[in-house]
Amino acid sequence: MHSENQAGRLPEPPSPIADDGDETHFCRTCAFASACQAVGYGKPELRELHCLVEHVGPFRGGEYVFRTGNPFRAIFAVRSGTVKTSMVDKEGREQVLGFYLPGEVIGLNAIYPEHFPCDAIALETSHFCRFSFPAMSALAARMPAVQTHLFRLLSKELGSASLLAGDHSADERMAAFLTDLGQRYAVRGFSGTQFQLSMSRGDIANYLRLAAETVSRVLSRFRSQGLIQVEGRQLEILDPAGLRHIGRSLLPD
Amino acid sequence: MHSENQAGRLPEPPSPIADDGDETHFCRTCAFASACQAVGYGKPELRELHCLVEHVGPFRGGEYVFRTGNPFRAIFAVRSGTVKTSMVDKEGREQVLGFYLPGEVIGLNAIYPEHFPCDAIALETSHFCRFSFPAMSALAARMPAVQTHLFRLLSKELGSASLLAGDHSADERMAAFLTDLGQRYAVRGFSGTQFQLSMSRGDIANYLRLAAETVSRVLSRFRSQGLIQVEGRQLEILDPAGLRHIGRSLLPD
DNA sequence: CGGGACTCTTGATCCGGATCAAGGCACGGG
DNA sequence: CCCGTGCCTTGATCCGGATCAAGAGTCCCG
Repeated sequence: MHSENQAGRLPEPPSPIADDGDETHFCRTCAFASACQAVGYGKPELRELHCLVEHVGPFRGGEYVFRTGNPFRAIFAVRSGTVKTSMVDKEGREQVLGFYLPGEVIGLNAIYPEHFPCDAIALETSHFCRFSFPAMSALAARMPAVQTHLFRLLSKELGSASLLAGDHSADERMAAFLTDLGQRYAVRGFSGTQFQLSMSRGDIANYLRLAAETVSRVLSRFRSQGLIQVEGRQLEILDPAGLRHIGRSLLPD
Repeated sequence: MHSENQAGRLPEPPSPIADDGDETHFCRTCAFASACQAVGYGKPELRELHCLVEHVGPFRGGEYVFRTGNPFRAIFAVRSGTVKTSMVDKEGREQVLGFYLPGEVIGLNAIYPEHFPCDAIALETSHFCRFSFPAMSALAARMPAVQTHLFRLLSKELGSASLLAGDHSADERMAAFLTDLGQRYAVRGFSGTQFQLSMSRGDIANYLRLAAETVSRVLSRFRSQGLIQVEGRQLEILDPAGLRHIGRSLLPD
């Protein structure tokens, strides 16, 4: 993998979105772009980080990236597509834990038990950067910047559970969810106001601890209030400030 | 700190509970006992880990261990007492994030933003081991066992958010909460069936996303069903299996 | 001693969202 | 083409737990 680069110069700092057609460039979408910046572009150490990445995919919608109980060997950065993680409890009910967009990392919660505690399911055709974890943590032991980056990724993930916290109304949850999605798209260079909801209403409902009917109703209400435009899974946020205000108690800042 | 040990031999593997009167022994309650085991008792590297610990306290009930916005410099392992962490949202409402018992670690979620995102408040007189985080991560860069341990602590914390997940009934939440507390006490060598609820009904309610009245009612019902014995904050679990069964959908295994 | 603040418990009422039910639409296969 | 199967939307009803309210016990402080 990336054999061209192992002998030559590393590419320039990548732009936000990787060109799928050119596997030889450093993956710009992957969450380790910031680790690379920390190490410093052009530094020889970057090559080591670069070389332990393996591009995997495509996974079609519905396919498992990993499953509950699989031995933990690697973490995955989403390059394209969307993933949901979910657990199935003893009663057989699914519990959606999160959605992961391009640039985000899945698998971090498997470090400790060394087996994946949840399923990761592609919601649409998706590609990933696979990072062997043993290799990664060996590298982290030699490169403080990589160690720091891993600590930060883990710590950040700890803070992101807040969307489902508290006894909040369906409106607050939904508004916060849409605002959060928009921000996460925006931070990677996508539009933060116009995007595709790649998950079903049922998945959203499950994630937000609501009934699918309630999700549908709230979206309809938001539309009739001029906050959003929805057509199936295509979403446009017409009034970001209004939406943010409704969900303010669940959002940072 | 620990100057006696810096010159002499390290103490034997400590017993589960630190003797508060003897600050010179390695703190057995603190969560890094397992890191010490990983390094290997008696190894000279252990001294380095040992020496970056600072014992702090006592904090009386109601005192802040750290506050939202404080610069992140250290993590804390609870040696004795109990701590709650909570955020205050824009509306001024408190949100309890978790309770931490002896042996558990607080502050990990501050690694990324480098400022504490929440308050940590002692619920009763408490003592802590304070680990300077810069020193700790420098050590981790040289000692893979310490790095691994930190990764595991973080990853474990990621998995522990499950008690508040899902649309579960008040009974399920409460049963799971009590069972979880019992397990966490048991794992540190305390009784897992007889212990003190060091937090108020209001704190439990806030944490479980219930009203305080509901918590009170559920506890009364559990008592009348012979599942538990409660007298104020003193709790005894009379039927661990029954309780576990009620909360099964929220509990691991 | 008494009074105020706080916590806990129990009762009565009310409401948000779950649940049940029905219908529309898009898609794929025979 | 029709039919089956998901997914989504909207309406009607119901219930668990929030909220309001009252009272008891405890502790601290004057």
